[in-house]
Amino acid sequence: MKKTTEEYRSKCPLSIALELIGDKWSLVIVRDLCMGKSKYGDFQSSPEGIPTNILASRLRQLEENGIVIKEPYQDRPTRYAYFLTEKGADLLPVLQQLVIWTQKYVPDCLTPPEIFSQITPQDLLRKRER
Amino acid sequence: MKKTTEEYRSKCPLSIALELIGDKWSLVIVRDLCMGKSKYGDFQSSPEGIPTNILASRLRQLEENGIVIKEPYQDRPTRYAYFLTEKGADLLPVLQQLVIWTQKYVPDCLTPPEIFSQITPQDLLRKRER
DNA sequence: ACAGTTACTTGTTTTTTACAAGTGGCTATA
DNA sequence: TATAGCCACTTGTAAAAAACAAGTAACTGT
Repeated sequence: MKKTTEEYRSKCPLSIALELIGDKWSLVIVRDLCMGKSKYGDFQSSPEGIPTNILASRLRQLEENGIVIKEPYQDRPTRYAYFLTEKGADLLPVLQQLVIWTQKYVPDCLTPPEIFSQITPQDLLRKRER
Repeated sequence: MKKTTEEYRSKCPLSIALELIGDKWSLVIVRDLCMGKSKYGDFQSSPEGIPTNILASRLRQLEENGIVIKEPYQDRPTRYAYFLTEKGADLLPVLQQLVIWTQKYVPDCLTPPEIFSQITPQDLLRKRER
């Protein structure tokens, strides 16, 4: 993936963020990871119905960008579980603000579990360690 | 544009937010509006170089979604200036969190003017009234 | 041996984005 | 009064990305 600021459209931090995670699916996957999902099938079964090839390609990109890491959870065949890195967990405040905004302006959308608005990026990483 | 939650992929507030503003350009335009830009040419001259047809179509969408309003600033020919609504101004915290994230993880990106991190959505609307 | 599960990949169509060029309504200059 | 220029777009087309459908590999369990 992108490495130096030279390769971005501009050096504006907002614009760079959008090039990294500003598509329709990346943050949906990050949301699922925040909620403790970790396997391919978990992401696929989310209500939004992400196409399987898009899911595979986003997981690859997120890994390349250091937002997730994958770790084998079984052999024969080797299968990987995905987790947020610190960089990925630090996207939580972005998600939380997006949720606050939608709740304020889109009537009839769901309220996420209370824990979601209370948790911090550090909590996500600590949960991982146990 | 979309009106009821029926039409979204899911009722998850995060997913809905991404359907409304989760593309590569909408938040770049919102950023410019936060910085006081208001005319078509202002947006076009931003360093990211948004294609002109995309700009026109995004302004239309943002208006349909109640994030911006346009007001004529001259006659013969009638020309419109664009401004954030309350709904649009309330995206500021999202932008601010995205900026914090990028600053932390992408070396060498720019630091926005100090005012950007200190301002509130209310400030943006008050500025508009004067 | 055969059905089922999981995590993908491959091929094709549809949609979105990008790039280049053109248009309409005016103003200012020669 | 031609003509050049500016501004805010629109139109046409090519390239890229997303969506959809199907298939594959490596197992497990019956």
